[in-house]
Amino acid sequence: MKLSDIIEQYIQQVFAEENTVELKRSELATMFNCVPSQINYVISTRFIPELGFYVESRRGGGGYIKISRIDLSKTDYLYDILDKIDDKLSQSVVDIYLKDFIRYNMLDEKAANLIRVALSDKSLIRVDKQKRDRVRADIFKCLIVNLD
Amino acid sequence: MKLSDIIEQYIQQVFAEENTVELKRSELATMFNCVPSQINYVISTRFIPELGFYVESRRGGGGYIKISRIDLSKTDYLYDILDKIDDKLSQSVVDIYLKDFIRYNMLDEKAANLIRVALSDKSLIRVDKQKRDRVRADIFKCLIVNLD
DNA sequence: ATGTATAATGGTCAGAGAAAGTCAAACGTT
DNA sequence: AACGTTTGACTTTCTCTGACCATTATACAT
Repeated sequence: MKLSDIIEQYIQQVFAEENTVELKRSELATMFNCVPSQINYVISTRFIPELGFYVESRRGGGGYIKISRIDLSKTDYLYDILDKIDDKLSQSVVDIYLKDFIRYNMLDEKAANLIRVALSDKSLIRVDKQKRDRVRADIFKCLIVNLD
Repeated sequence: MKLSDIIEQYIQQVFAEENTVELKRSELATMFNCVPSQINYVISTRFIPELGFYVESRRGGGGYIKISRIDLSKTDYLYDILDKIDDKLSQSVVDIYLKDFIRYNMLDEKAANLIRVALSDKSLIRVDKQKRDRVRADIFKCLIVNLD
């Protein structure tokens, strides 16, 4: 498993117990034996505002990074996502969304997998490459509205 | 025996034990002492959707190629369908298939609905109209081999 | 108290690294 | 000659690193 995945897992695990995660960047970096900026990478690719996470931090002595999550109803959460996806969506971001949907029981593995497949580059192979992320976004938005 | 055949055999052998094969392209290439793109050749000529295989992959650090296979009990039926759908697929024909899938318990209503939405004209609004049935066919084929 | 240096954090971004994909040319077989 | 196979140069995507920057707290001098 990739380092980023391991770090993500660790943070998610804390989230499972607490409603907010406060961490020290340099400590985490030491813990996972990587450079501090790796932590930023993990956060910026996985704990994204599109999923309702927001991140605060403070530098200097006693600095920290705090990740919290807006507790939205399912409907609001989906609306929020609809709002934030503009008109392009990559395959890897779809994966991130789906993982989240599963975590919050909005989808089962099977359904998530169907969506993943439908939105894969494989499926969309005949759509012009420049248009693909746009079509993906369209399909995804349609699907979101129909989740229930 | 040709190299491609040997590599195919190797992958098939893993399939005999597992239901899905996850491999590292460069590792395999080293293992069989060939260039990495040879692996792509083997996959693209032998593990094709028409034969009931589905391939996903990821680039970058920790990348992989994952090949999965459709459920054997449904192979004949699905193979038939794959065969019949050649290049184009309309929304209404999708509906007919989906109804069948539900009748044969290959899908529940919820999943069928997801597929219906994903393949609707609304989702595919930005795909050129002349191309739409073709893209729909592509997506549907990918989905079919992932029913399980 | 007030201002200033220093230490302790975290942020950013470009580039290196680690895979996999593509495509056309060369090579072999039939 | 036609077809299938093998190869390698070039591309794309994702991850990881490090040098340099910005901010905050604290200690120290006045």
